[in-house]
Amino acid sequence: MPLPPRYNPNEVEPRILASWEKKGWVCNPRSGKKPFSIVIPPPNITGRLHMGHALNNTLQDVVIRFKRMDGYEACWFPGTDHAGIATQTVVEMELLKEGKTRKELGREEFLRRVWQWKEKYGNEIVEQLKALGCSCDWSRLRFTLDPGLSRAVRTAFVRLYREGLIYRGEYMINWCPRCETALSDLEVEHEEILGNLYFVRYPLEGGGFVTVATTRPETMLGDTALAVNPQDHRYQHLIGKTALLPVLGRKLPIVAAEEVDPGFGTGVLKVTPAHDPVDFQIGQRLGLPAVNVLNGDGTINENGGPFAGLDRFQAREALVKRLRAEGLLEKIVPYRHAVGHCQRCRTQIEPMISTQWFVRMKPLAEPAIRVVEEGKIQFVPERWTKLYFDWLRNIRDWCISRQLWWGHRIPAWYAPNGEIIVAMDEEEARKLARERYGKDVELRQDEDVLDTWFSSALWPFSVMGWPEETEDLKTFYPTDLLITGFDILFFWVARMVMMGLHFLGEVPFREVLITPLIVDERGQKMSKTRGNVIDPMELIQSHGADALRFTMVHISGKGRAARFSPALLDESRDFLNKIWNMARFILTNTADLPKDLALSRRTLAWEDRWILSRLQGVIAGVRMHLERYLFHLAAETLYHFVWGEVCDWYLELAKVRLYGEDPEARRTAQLVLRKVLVDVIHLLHPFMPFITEEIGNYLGQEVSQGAYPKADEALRDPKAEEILSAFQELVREVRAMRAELGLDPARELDLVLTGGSQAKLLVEELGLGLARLARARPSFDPKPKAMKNAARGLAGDIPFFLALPGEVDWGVLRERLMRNLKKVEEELASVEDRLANREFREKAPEEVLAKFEAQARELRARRARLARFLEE
RNA sequence: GGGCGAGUAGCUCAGGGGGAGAGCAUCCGGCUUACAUCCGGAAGGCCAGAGGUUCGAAUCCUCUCUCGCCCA
Repeated sequence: MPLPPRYNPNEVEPRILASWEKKGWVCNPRSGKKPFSIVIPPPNITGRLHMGHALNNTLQDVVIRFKRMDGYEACWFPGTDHAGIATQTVVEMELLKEGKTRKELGREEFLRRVWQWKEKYGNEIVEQLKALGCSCDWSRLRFTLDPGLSRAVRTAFVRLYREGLIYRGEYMINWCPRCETALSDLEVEHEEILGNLYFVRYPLEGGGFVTVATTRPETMLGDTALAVNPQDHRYQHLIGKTALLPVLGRKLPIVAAEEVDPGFGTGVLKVTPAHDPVDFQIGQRLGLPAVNVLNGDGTINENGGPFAGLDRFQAREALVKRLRAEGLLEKIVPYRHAVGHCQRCRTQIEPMISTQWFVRMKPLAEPAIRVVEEGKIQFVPERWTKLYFDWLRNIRDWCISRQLWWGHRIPAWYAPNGEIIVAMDEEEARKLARERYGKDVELRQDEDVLDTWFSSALWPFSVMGWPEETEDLKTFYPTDLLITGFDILFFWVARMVMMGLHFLGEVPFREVLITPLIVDERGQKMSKTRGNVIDPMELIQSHGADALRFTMVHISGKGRAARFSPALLDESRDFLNKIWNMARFILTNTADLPKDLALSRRTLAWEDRWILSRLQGVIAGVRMHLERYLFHLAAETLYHFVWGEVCDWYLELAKVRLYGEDPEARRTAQLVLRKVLVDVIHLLHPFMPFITEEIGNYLGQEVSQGAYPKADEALRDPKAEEILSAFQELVREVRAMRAELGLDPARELDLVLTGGSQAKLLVEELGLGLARLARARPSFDPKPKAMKNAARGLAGDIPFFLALPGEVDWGVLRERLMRNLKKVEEELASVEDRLANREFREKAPEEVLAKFEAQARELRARRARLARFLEE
């Protein structure tokens, strides 16, 4: 069995991956097992795997593998998202290289190109997920523009429309002049920028002027009124008067409106109903006309008079210049304020009046709030609940139409008279038109597509085949868990809840685990512009997927931000190597062990009882942490157990019998070693599936299909844990003593234990282990004469002599004893202080009191012994 | 302006009412037949600050400071 001494993931992982690929992870909704399901947050087809995906999908896979091993029909539904704007932009950029635009190509040809692109690159991220080890049911891979999912989208749209929850209308929306599309409120990100506040004089009819402050002077071309706060006595006299719009000379009534903040600027607001949400509201209420001054590409339209054709920012310059020339510019003050930017392309967005499709949110939000209030959906960590509520309680209608070509085309047709017919398809639309008009009429389908998030909102059931009543839906809906980042809590999570409740009458998932955001080692977000992006695929190349996964789990416990640096992977790699070598040792030393030989409790040594007992504790702990989604604690528990207990102590102790003379003892050690190895690789499998599967192969086991270990209470052994803990303390004390004295670590020294029955047991039953780990020849003597040339020590409550060769530095030993004594005295003082406190004695729980009393006794005994050593 | 999170060893963090922990880095000693990606040992902290609750606070509460994020 030629196992290499170093673990090489590059050799192992592709091989294991290929074996999984053959098998697939195909779920059976009729298996009769208890179902457990997760839907993947569908990655964008334009994207490559990033650190966020790595974290997120690692955690999903940990849960799925754990549940699968624990006897559930665990199904992880994978898929990708068509990502309207992002994909369209990517393909447009490609066309640009050929000197073409999408408009030149025409809609049909352009879409053909996008599909071509999707076929070529759209599955790259799926391959990357596989490389990460994700055990999704790949036979159920879906894409949001698949025929089935498109049908789900149309079904949802038609139903919502017929229920009055989708409407079309002219309202204020966010417009991205670069993408040339409307955006929802969520797709606008507010960023502080240093701009200016321009103070502009508006002449009054009949003489004089009033000064207005604005950050966007070019929008004044669309002003249709001025407004002041009705409470603002400075301007009472102006209400009802008329001002004149500079340059264009439009008459502007001066009105009163509560919305005006008297503290901002001069307290006079220019009202531009077509280009500001507040102004729109005022305009609606007071019946003011709305004058749109912008084209879709951000240039000024014909309503802008002399500025028509200029870009919005050029127009600003030109207008300011003109105002200054006319003496209407009072001053310009630098002003820091938040400006909306397109989430996709960072372009400043323009608020604009436009005819778009909207979803009425209030009626959908209410049930979504209720299910969380009732605990039918729980957020982990729980604090995210508040944010979810805040957003849903202040929700506004959702603009869902996008002026794009790539996406689900809105299933609405217009009759020649402009009437809207919403239908599943053109055929149905014709039928409805015929019914309505009594004859065939020419129908024109809406040009726009739906917001990508509209289809994402249906994801948990559209992947399962909705609106068909499928087996999958019956078995796997609602899903059990959603794992995602907080950045899409509103975009996606909340909307899935609304849609799930509306269309299926049930929550889409029972728990939502919110993961932290991965940031770089300095705590900064990873972004292309910062240049601090780390490619997880490179990490998989250099350290293996298992190492990446273990590191992801390790940092997953953070709240909002998890710092990552590639150096963290070294720790995981070292751990993998440690596991590998533990397995290598056990495999080579159990090669002659019959496969099905069972462990007999009778022959177990103390160290066997100890490690088996500890193993049960670890199993229980890991299970508990997994159930609570405290992955990092589960990982830490295993790390400490494998390295700090199995490798550092048990393997070393087992060598005594492995290399010893007694065949039965050797056999027992082998059996325990194998059991520990088998359980450990199963426990670790969800975290590091490749290496554990590989080790399992050597054992003739398929770990990924195995059962997750369950704690066996019969193997719990407090006595053995106590004995081994005394053993460890003794070994550590002897080692420390030798190290401080600078003694040759290889040299065997006589070690005489004194004291009671525990010391006797250590020598008689663990003597060979002591000899090996402490490099000593141990003996027991309850009443030893003081030894010459021997150092006295105390390990726990076991006093011992360590015989020393030749000249040693007695000063060092004395110093060591004094240091120990001082530490004991300090501890004792603090314990005694506490015990002397009457209130403590009265109020502290009994077991705490007893614990401290026992501690005080022990410390006093140690103090006495150490003091005596010093005298001798 | 409102809200959330973080502040613990030089660094990255775990812990979350009853003896301050890990990994890395540092220092000392070791190629001991699984592993030098290793083994043994050591040093290192008024747990951000101030109040409060409690017999007892790194841990709970209040305030302050610093950093980060979200919303308006």
